[in-house]
Amino acid sequence: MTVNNRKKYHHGDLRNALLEAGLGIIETDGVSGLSLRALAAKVGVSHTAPKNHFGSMKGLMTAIGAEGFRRFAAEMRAGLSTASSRMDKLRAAAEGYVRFAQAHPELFRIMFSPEYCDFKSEDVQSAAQDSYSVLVDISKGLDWDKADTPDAQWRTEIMLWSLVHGYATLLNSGQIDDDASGMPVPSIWEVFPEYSYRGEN
Amino acid sequence: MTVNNRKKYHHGDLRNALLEAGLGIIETDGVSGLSLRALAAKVGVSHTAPKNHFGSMKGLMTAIGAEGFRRFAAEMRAGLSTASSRMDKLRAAAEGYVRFAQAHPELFRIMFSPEYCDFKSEDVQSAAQDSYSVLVDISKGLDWDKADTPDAQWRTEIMLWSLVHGYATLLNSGQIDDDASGMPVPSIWEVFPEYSYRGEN
DNA sequence: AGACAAATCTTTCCAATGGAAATATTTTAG
DNA sequence: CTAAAATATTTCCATTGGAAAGATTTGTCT
Repeated sequence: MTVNNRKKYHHGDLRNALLEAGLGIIETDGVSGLSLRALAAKVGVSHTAPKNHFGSMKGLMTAIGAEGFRRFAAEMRAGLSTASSRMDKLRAAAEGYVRFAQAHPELFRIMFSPEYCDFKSEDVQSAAQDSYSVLVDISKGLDWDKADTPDAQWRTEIMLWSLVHGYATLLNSGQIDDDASGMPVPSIWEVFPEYSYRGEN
Repeated sequence: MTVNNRKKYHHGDLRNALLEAGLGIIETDGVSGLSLRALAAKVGVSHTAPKNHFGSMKGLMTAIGAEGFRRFAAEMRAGLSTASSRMDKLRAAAEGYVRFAQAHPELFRIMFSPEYCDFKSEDVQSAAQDSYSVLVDISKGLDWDKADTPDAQWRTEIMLWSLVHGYATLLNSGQIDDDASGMPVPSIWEVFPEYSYRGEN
């Protein structure tokens, strides 16, 4: 069945087109620029069309957030393959995390704001879980607390995540800036405590 | 001049009354429940009254955010006086940070969201600076990287802040939860790397 | 005291928004 | 080929932030 891309009466792929257009609006105008009507206008449909596809504004935001998490995971994994040592992988993932947050601050904000992105959504949950699994892999074997128990592993994951996420969030909200004496903002890597992997230092 | 608290024609203290009512609405109904009209109704004035006092919705949010930072600083300082050792002070401040975030999640969100709270405001800036100074004091002398330079100090501040802020943010956004095997969420203290103060371990 | 200016607050109006409800159009199924 | 399901539109509504102009109170200056 050939796809007729000329003035389809039912468009054929409205949902994806809306998603794409929504992501575009967010990049250019931010979250505040995204309305059902602006989105519909950009795609050339009525303002209730997106509502049909996503149920509500929150539904749209949730779908966008899920797509955000997929791209987020990809960004973190980007440098992972070329990294040789585990420390390099840790560095690559952490830098990917921050890089994505800085490159797409509005999308990142949606992803981590429950009032926008509904975390109970299957779509979001699986995509977010996949993102998180990157951190889990990376933190496995980190000897932060010299222990090798599930308990210690769990705490290490959360510490790692908190550290990177807090850094990215504070950067994006404009809270971190050069200090009074002109000291430059340290990179995420400089902010890390001294880590090493068990048996690899 | 005695204060006539009965049906003032010009109310006398509308700005503070609006602030108080606004904080109340945020506690009970969250940010989404706060509108100029709902706020005005609660105080018994027209919906343009708050606009006169705060310029705009964002102006109102900014004023609320500033008040939030003042209460935030107080919360962090609360346990500081009774703490004897510096480690206890560190613990008290960090726990105060997280406790405030969890007790007032919506207010906390406003404080750290530039789209709500305008950080260029003098009011916000001084209050936020005062909050930050708690962390600065606490992190002074922490031997994380064994150095005693302004540079290392600056990095330590940001690490400490990122860690605590990320943890609080992830908690509030519902991202951190008991893990698959039922492992409980570690406290902020358990998430901390092994810290000590120079010459005090 | 009186008058003019400044502030405070209200009334009225408007455009934009998310959403509900009903209808029209196209596709699919039997 | 027809009924049912899906997709999309039109129309309507309540709510919201804000602009503009007017009313009321307070302050100041002579």
